[in-house]
Amino acid sequence: MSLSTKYDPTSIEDKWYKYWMDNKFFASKPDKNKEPYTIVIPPPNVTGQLHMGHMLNNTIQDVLIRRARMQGKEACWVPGTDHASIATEAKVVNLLKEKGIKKGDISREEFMEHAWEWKEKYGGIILQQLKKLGASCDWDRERFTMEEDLSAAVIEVFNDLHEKGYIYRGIRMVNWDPEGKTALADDEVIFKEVNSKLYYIKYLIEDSDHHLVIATTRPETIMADAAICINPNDDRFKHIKGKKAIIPLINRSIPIIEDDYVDMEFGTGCLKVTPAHDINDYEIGIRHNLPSIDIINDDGTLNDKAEILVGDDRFVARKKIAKLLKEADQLEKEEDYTSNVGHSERTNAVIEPKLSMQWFVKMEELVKPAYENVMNDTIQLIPPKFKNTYKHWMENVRDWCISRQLWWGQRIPAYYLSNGEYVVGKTPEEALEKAKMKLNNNAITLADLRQDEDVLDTWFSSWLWPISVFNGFKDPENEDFNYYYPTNDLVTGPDILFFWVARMAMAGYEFTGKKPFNNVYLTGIVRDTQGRKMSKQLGNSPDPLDLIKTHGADGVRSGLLLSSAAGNDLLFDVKLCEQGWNFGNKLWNAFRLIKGWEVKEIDTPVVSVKANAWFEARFEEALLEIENHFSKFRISDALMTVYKLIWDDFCSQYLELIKPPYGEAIDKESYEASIIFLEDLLKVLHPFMPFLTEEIWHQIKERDTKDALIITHYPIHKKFDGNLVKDAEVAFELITQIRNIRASKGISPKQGLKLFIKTDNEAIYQEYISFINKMANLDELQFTTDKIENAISFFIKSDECFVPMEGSIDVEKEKEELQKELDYISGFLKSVKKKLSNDKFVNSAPEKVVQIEKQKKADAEAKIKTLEASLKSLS
RNA sequence: GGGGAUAUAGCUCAGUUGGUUUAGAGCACCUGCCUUACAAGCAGGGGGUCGUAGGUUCGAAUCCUACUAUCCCCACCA
Repeated sequence: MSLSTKYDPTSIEDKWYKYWMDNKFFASKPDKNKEPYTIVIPPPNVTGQLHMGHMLNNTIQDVLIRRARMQGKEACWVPGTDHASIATEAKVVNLLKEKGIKKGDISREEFMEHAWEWKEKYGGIILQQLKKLGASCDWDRERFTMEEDLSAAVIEVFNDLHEKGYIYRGIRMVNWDPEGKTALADDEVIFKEVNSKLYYIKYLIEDSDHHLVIATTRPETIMADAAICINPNDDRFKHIKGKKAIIPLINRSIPIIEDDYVDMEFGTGCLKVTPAHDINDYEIGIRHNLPSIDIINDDGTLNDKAEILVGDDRFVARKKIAKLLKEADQLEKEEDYTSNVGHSERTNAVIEPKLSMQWFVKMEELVKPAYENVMNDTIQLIPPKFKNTYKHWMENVRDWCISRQLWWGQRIPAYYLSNGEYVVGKTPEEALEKAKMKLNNNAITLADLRQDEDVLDTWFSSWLWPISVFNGFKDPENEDFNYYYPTNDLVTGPDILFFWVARMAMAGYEFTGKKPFNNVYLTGIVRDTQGRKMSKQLGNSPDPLDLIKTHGADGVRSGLLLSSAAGNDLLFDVKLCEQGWNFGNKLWNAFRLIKGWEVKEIDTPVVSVKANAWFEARFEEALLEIENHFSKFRISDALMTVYKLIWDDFCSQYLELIKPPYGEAIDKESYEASIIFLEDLLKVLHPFMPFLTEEIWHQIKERDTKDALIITHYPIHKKFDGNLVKDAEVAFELITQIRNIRASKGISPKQGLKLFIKTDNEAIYQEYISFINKMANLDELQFTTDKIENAISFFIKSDECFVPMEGSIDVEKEKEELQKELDYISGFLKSVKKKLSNDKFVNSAPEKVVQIEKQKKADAEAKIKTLEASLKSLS
């Protein structure tokens, strides 16, 4: 059989994914004899296209789930998508616009039909893309946050919280889009730098000739002023405290109040307070019990409460007011000013802060267990630095505004009655019963109830995700829920630590009495090589599917993992994917080498016997290291350990050691050992590079359909001889030194060399003499008690080694190198001596540390002695 | 403005409760090799005093303080 020297991922990846799917290797069902291992996917938005963040995040999840599966756990990774109210509604509105349909012209029902149609058509794209990455989700368990059962859970939770008194209605300032005539979520508001003017307006102080000057960017709102505010510590305004001021043009009297909010440095140090049209002013208004005078209509024109300029648009009014003030000599000056102004993402209209009635969840009680159990590590955040961030947020949590003025989402199950009161029910029918009781009127019908127009915040469904995907609300006693919940690990970005993770913790404790997950692994944010966040606008995000096409899913997966420590942002470089591919190719070629060997039942060479024993121990050592990395969620380090194990230990050392001379056959024992080692390596690599490893697994030999690497048992750690590995290090170092001599002296690897070692510990070299002979191509290795003349020398620890040179050696160059080493070791000795001559050190440092220093001193002195002798013999 | 971090080799990062050489890895770089698995490879090599300034300590990359720079989250300037 001839195999290509270049590994081609495209030809095998689809094949193996199909094979895994066809054999249902991803599927999971409760099995009492096995330990469950569960991950729920952070559901991507149905509007989403796979981006680098998803790639990273899902690669990590897949590594964890594949490893757990191979460890014999009942691994279950639940996939799904999020309905994403705002983003999806915007997409649908745009699509309709292209068709010439305005949202305002169709009914809610019609809109929802279009929206569902859109969801059915595009909503699954992102999950299809995940399959290309190799994600081994249990696709039979796919859920959607707005599907029937999950929506029912949302409604049930709303009812439950309402009954507990955690849900209330309240006034809140929303971002109003006067053009779209709708409220916008914060993330739909785009702040832009705008050139505007700062108007300095004179307000007369009541019963005096003096006036105050107030700087504002919005003179058209003076008619809505409820107070003038100064900083209580501002001595400049001592004389007007407690007095009143007169609003120009309309001559209404307002109080002068004091509040810390006012920045004495800004403008004139006086602030006009307009509670109805500014969020900060609104809060000041609450603190000081001020009225909210709303002078702006939904369409941005002034209403009759403004008294003047009624009907004018706010921007027209701004200009007119400025003119009127100037004419009345109440405008001191105008200044050019740039400020950040919020614009609607959809219509680009300038946002008008507007008061409106919204639904809230009281957070005080919900937060408690979610807070405590993260602080005491019952739920572990990885890396732990996020505990600080979490703590701060939880301690300052504000009530959660859960209503959104949208159509796409779960409609709030509150129903208004004719008298203005409302009832909450799981169904309209249930609401009707409550309404009848409330009104004490059995005659009313469903037609008398008017359901709230708003839908719930998307997070109000996603916070239930770990529970609702297992139908924990529908049937808390069901087998799946009992078996899989609480889930094990959650992998997500730190940007949604509060929006999502914290709220899931709250929901978990509130509705199940249990935590929703044990560990939360917070990945970093994927940035470009210049450290910029990847974004559509910058166009600096590579298309993940293109990357997979060019570098293979395995290459991209390992590329991402190689660059990411948990919680640290990672600067993504395509080169890492190349490195990932290179690594795959290296393994592929190692496999080709083994596969190509002719095997004979001949005696196993001494070097191979030793090499087999050595690699077995080395593998165990690395496996231990890998386990350790995994236990700390150091995925990147775990992969690097596998990488070095395969590339350095297996390929560069082991295979070179057992490789038969050109044209000769390999002994059966070593061949079989190499196959076993290769299989073990495939197992530990599989979670990272599933496709290539599965391919090689099946090429090693004919296998039964059910004998798939994906479900093969992960190696279990065995005891091993650590000295075997440690002593071999000495041999490998010696080999490197001899190769170094060859390189620096231009001696061909084919030319045999002699080596003399001056040592007290012959055994350690004797042990690995076969390694040294083969890898360094020695003709002869001898031990000596004397210096060897006309030789190049080097040190292994404090043992001096000599390689005799034919002809004369460059004495000056040798001297130079010896001197260099002598200088270094002398400097080192000096620092050690300094430590040891310090009584305080000797007295207060632990005995062990002092012993180590003494040993260092002895070694250094011995080495200096031989170095000096060598120098002397050269001169 | 409030909060949270980070700063170690050209780049990306390790360095686990302060003490095993005068700090490690991967990549990049330099030199030599088309050596019979792999030139997307092999062998060898150079490179940092750990952001700056103080402090604690017998001992600091590691702990403390200040400063500087960068990043993230939240709130957004009349």
